[in-house]
Amino acid sequence: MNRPSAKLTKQGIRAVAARAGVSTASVSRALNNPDAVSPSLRARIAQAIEAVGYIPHAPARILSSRRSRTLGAIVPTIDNTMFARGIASLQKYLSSVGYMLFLTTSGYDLDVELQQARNLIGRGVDGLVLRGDCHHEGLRKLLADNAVPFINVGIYQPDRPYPCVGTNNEAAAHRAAGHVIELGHRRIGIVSALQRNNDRAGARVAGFRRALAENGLELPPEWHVEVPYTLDDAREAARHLLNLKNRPTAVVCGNDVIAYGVLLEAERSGFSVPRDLSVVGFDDLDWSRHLRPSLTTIHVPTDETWQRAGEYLVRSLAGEQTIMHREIDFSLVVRESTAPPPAILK
Amino acid sequence: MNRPSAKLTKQGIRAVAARAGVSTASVSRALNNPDAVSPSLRARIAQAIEAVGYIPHAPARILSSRRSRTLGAIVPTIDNTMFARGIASLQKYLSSVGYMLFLTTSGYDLDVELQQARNLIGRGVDGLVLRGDCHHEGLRKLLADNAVPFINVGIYQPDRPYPCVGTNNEAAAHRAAGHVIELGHRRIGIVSALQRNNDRAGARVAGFRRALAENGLELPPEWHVEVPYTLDDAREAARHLLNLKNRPTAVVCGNDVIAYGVLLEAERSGFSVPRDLSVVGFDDLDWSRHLRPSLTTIHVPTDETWQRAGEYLVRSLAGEQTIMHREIDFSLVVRESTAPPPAILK
DNA sequence: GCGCATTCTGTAAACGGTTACATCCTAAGC
DNA sequence: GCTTAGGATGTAACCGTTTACAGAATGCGC
Repeated sequence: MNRPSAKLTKQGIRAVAARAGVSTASVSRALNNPDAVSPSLRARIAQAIEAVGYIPHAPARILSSRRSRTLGAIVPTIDNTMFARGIASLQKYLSSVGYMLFLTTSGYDLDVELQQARNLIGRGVDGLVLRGDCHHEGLRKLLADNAVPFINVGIYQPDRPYPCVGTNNEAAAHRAAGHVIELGHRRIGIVSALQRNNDRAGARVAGFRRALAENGLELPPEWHVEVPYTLDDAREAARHLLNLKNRPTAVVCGNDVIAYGVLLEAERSGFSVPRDLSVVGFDDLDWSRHLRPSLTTIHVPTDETWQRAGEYLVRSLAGEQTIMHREIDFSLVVRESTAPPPAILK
Repeated sequence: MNRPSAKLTKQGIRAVAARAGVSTASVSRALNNPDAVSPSLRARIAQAIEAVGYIPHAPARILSSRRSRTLGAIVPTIDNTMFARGIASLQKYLSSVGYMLFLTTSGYDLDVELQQARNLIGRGVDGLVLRGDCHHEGLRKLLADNAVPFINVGIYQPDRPYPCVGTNNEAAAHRAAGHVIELGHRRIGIVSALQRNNDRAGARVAGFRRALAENGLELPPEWHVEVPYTLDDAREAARHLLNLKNRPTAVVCGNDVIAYGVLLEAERSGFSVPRDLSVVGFDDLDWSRHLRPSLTTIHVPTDETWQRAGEYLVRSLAGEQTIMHREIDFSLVVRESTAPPPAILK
């Protein structure tokens, strides 16, 4: 490291300063707070920056200023349209306000999530975007100890003392189940996503169960299946339900991918949707309206949700007061995959 | 946090050193090169780290060591299954070797890509993963000036003096077209992705055209449609082709999403696939085998491709000699969506 | 022409690590 | 027993910025 003081100002802000004949402080000011330097200097500095091809060194900047204008996000997986869209939306918003995003994935593993959080904090992020409120017990302490603001996204829990933004999954699932109940169904099954480490999936199951209970309907254990996030698993679950002697006339699904699997399997098994079976999805992915039959589902404004999450943190960091719990409205989109049950089974 | 007894050692590595009664150098060594310190010291330091809740400050580390163990990646969009999977694979590999990934998106805009590259370089990334070889003319100079190694992923160009890893898109498209030609089709259309700023799409069109030319087949301009990456656009393109008085008997698509749109529209318009129309996709997404009819397509090993890209950079950075141009094999997967043309049109 | 309030700039001390080099210790070689 | 090689540890200079603080320049009223 010890270098004989041969040639100073080799690169960086000092090279720019030397070239423009000013101090490093002025260059820094011209960059971070242009109004603080005279127009003439600003021009000279801008030209020097151009000439030298200067790129500010973010780590040095972060080290010195203790702010990174970077947010971290930890999602279970990027290979899921809902998260991919959400991240894209968040990233777009952040770059529009001069922030960057550091993205990591946890694979639905709470220990990994905690480790990633530590990682991101060490990276100097100004705030953290988390998926849901199902975290490692040490995570909140970690965030508090390091004074890192955060927000839970994709859920709505107004009773918690920390921020969140998202739709009320319980209410949405309740609405989805209510839809088929209103159509006259009494025998309703559910194919949910894995509830383990996924409070979103859990809330949906809860809302579904509440709707059934409120209408005095039973849910035999064999009518509730949990599956991972693949078409194959969803099809297998559908096969299970359709082969039951005592099969449901409607199936509410934990998300659209699962619903798609159920549609495919129903068709393959010779059942006609919605004549023999009604299917409801959840998320309203792009292609859900293109399916045949098109899918009745719950529309969730993903883009808005994630952008709001970014807004919350950016505003908080700017010292503004903002809404801590923001609910994003869902809506039921009725399409072709649901209809009244066959009269004979009513 | 700590007492107002404003002395030294407020936090960071100095606090750990003080607590363990050693120098900061030893703590740093214990962290970066454990073998260099005695086991007893190592244990004392580990305990102190735990007690203080120390998290190494990455920016300071990067600043000081001039290495970040972080790679940057710039993709057009994250909201595309192929990229999402690739990024996930890359990220998984990198974390397995102690690296992190800084991900940004360019939205198919070369200027934005250049800006993102500048951004990432300023961030201190050790290397850069880029999509394809269609970049801003200033990008390579930027990378060279800053001595940042990079690799183009998703294409195969052994004649270039810089590294790449991917499938030969031209050859793959040639194979796809060859398949329907072998089936007896003579009237073949193509629905490609937008070629602008997308050399992958361009190479596929080129391979398709070569196959036609080699077989003495014509490609009327109206049989070649370019569409953005949405189902709606693909359906519209299909509508266009199917409504032609002089319509093709087979359609080769730039990717599976487009093929899916074509299938949907064909069905909606009363054409039966593959009886009236053969359809070939490209990418072999998860659900392509589930479609009805299941989709004949080109299988591309995305996961392997992106992992190899990471391997190349990590190895290069470690000083190892590695293969500069790596070809990833594609394969034609024949399913239900292709068949010989109707006899009458042969 | 002078004092004073305002800008505008420059100086230099952090920020939290790494690492070249110096120093200290221990144990083996003679 | 004395040297010395070599490993373990400490010291302190640096990495490239930001930002108090101080100093210089400018404009203004009198």
